Amino acid sequence: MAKAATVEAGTDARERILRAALEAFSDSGFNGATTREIAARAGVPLGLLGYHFGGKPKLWRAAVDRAFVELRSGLDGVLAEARASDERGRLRLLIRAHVGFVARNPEFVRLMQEEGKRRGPRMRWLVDRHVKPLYAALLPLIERAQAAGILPSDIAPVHFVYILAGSAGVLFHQAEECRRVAGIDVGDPAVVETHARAVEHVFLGPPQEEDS
Amino acid sequence: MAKAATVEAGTDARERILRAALEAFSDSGFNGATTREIAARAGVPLGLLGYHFGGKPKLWRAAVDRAFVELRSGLDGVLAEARASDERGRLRLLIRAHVGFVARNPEFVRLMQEEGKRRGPRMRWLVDRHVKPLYAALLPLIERAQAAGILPSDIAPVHFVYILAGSAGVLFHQAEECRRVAGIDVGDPAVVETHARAVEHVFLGPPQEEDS
DNA sequence: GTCTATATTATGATAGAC
DNA sequence: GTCTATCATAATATAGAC
Repeated sequence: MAKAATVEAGTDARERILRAALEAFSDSGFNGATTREIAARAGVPLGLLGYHFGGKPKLWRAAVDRAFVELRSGLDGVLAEARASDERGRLRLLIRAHVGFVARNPEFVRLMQEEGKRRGPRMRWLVDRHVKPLYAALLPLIERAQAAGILPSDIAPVHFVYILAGSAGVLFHQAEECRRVAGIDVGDPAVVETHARAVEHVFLGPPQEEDS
Repeated sequence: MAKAATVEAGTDARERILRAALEAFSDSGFNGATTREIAARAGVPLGLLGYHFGGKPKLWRAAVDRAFVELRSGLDGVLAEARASDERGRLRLLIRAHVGFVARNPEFVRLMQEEGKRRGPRMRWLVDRHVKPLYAALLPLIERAQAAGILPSDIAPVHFVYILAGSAGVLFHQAEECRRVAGIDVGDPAVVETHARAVEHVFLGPPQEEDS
């Protein structure tokens, strides 16, 4: 038997480093996270980071690439499923899928918000490689919802993309603040479900008879 | 004449340091921002930071206190003005005021999101000193909108607080990403106005006859 | 109150043993 | 591929001149 039949074994050092790096970078940003902390979280010596990734910026890019794999596969599933629905159902599916994703992956939201706020090489790399394709996949959904009269047509779609991202993401991004200020645990599946309903309500209004 | 009739002269070193600190901390987070960079932006030598504020954490708290002064005075104005409206008008006023504030003060949003995502002494200080009172002032507005049937009553108000914060804030938080991905400048007053209308639409539905 | 100079620690990177 | 030891740099904080 060859040494590895699967690329994503998940227990070797390289994988552990990538996971630890995603956590650290999303917690503290690129500058705030230290390579020592990442190595400690991954349970490997500091030197291994240089061996496997060749430097902090390359490690950051590898961690981001890894984070986008799940997002894109999930989104492609939603877009495929959405073909069977009407415009209203499509938007519902997108909202529920997005709230679910950010609830399961708050580190992803934190990393995106961390890098999207500042000009620089990491932001350019992230936008050109990952955000633009994502945005291009989302636009038709918004535009068709506008054409169907669900969203106003005189407002550029980009506003609704950011409103959706913010509505769904900030609660989970600010999980710790929310726990302290309002006493709720956003990791609780019931809270996730309620948040999905709340976001649905603001985008689609009160549930209608036809809604499942 | 005494040396200063006003506490907030705005041109002395202390004030410049506070402004530079707010920018640096919101750009890069507490760890990412360096005292050297803050001193350089303020045009003062590094040693002055220690003299005036006695350390990085105290400088951070002073900068945050300063940032909240404008927010609270603005909010108090909105709450006073809102007494003259019906529930729908109150929510409209709150939405427009909030979108306007975050558009003018993206550093404020960045700082809040930076510190709200992580447990720690700064988060605790920020929540107990500033966020809890703000949240307490906002809650009655949400609850009255629920009682009036504008928002659903079976969803905890905290969800709508975070949906409002996210809807309004993320576009301006992610200003640079948005410019690169969609080519729009969120500093443009027309874009701010459009975003306010978009957030209004998702919260209140299509404009009604009585809306100004 | 302002500024220079420096002590101390933390960080990213890497050489070299195993 | 893994780990230890170390170097060079950059950070916070502070002592002390003006």
